[in-house]
Amino acid sequence: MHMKATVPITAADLKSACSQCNLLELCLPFGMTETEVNRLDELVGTRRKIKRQQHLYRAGDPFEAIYAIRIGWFKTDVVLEDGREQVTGFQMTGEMLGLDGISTEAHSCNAIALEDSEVCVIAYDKLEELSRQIEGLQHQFHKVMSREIVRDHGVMMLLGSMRAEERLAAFLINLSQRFTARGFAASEFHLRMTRDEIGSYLGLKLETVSRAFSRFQEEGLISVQQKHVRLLDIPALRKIIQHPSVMR
Amino acid sequence: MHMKATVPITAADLKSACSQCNLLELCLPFGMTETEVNRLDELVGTRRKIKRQQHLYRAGDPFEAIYAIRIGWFKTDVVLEDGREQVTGFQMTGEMLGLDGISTEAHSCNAIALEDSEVCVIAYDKLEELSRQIEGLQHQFHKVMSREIVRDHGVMMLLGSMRAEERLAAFLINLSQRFTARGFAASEFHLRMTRDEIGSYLGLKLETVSRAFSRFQEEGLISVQQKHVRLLDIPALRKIIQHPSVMR
DNA sequence: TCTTGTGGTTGACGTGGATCAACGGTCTGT
DNA sequence: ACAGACCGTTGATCCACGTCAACCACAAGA
Repeated sequence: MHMKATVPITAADLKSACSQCNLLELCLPFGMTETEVNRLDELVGTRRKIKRQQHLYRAGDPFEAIYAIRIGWFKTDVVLEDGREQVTGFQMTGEMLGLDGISTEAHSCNAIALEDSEVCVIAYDKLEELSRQIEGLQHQFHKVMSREIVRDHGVMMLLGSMRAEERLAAFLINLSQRFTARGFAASEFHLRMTRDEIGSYLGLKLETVSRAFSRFQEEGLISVQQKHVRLLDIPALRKIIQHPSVMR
Repeated sequence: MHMKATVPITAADLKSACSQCNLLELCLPFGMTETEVNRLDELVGTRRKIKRQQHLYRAGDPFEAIYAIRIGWFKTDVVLEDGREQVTGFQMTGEMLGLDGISTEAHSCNAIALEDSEVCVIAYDKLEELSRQIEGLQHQFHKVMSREIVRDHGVMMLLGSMRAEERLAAFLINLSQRFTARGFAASEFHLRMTRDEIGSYLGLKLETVSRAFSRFQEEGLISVQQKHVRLLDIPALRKIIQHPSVMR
């Protein structure tokens, strides 16, 4: 009954999508009653599988739906006319994609799968309709958008005011927290993105990212082997963030 | 009948706040019918005057309302424990403040008036209630939040991938567009913020901002005199943004 | 098994913007 | 109208990170 990438799954597969999903606490249904969650199921009409390196949507695509990641990892990026790319975020299970599209009715960035992934497709007009009826859904949706704004401000702080090693430390701590929230190991994980993509996100070149990784390893803060990372001294990493090693 | 800073105006002053306001097209009521806008007036319970350098809210303050700027300018910033400040935005007439507070029910940044200003206070619970009843309000509110997310991504691009002069050019072009949208002169305006604040926003030191201004002036792209700026060659400024002067 | 390509590491060197410092101009409040 | 603090400009120097380049590790496919 399962099928190829990006092809919708049949209705049968979807019965009670949200109500059966173990992501409840991270995703849209958070804070809603059981009966409300059951109504939410009408919302999630289809799922989509996206293969590694494929686009979920592209900048300029008409906006119709937002997406909740069920399985996998994505990056979002914006590209300047001259080809410069800026990764604006890495999204994992339970996180939302596509909110950028609401403002102009077209997506303003690209969303690309970092590994084979699966998303819930949430038709936007239906979401608005349903959130006029379900207070909890409305509120949770607003929270999700607001959280994205707060996250973005954190990235600005990172890009505008932090040094290379502080940025990388902040990045690793952030990943660790998000894994923890999902019940995964806090201090050992596989990166799904390349050094180049990390660099783009952090406003650094890949060589600088690589050197920062090596430095952290020399100092015993982490161990790295390609994409496999183990955080050995999380308190020390936290200290790096709030503690300008040099100057102000 | 007028009073001191931050003291609410009496109900009498407010009659038909939104419906009388000439900011309609930029603010929340955009796209709503006349009768709907009249209902919006219940929403804007009070206005608040904020004197230059005063806080509209601080990081950590409980979140109760969002604010629409009627008159004036604000900056928002986040501050690290060690004192480093990152300006996350400059907001002008018709723009919304406080959206960051929804996610955690507390504000996550500071909002500070750059000049004597006045805002409409929009109680957030009422806004949610009313936007469950008025489709156009709901949609416009979502657009405003989404627009903020898109803007933030633009700032990330700026901070992560652009050089000092590109950043400043982008900043000036952006201001120019926002003035234009409000019916002000596109190419001549007063900056409400200091070089230091511009630098914080752009991830640069004030000296670098000052030098970039001087360079633009030498090249005949602008004329600057303290806070007074005139854009003499907007196409050239645009070119700087998309045109890495050196390398990729 | 070998081959090819992509991704990661490390070193040597260059540079854009930060830092430090001095000074001049201009608002702000009294 | 004045004093003082704040703000902006400019020059000299420094350094964190970018650039260029060589090489290595690993994964995927033949």
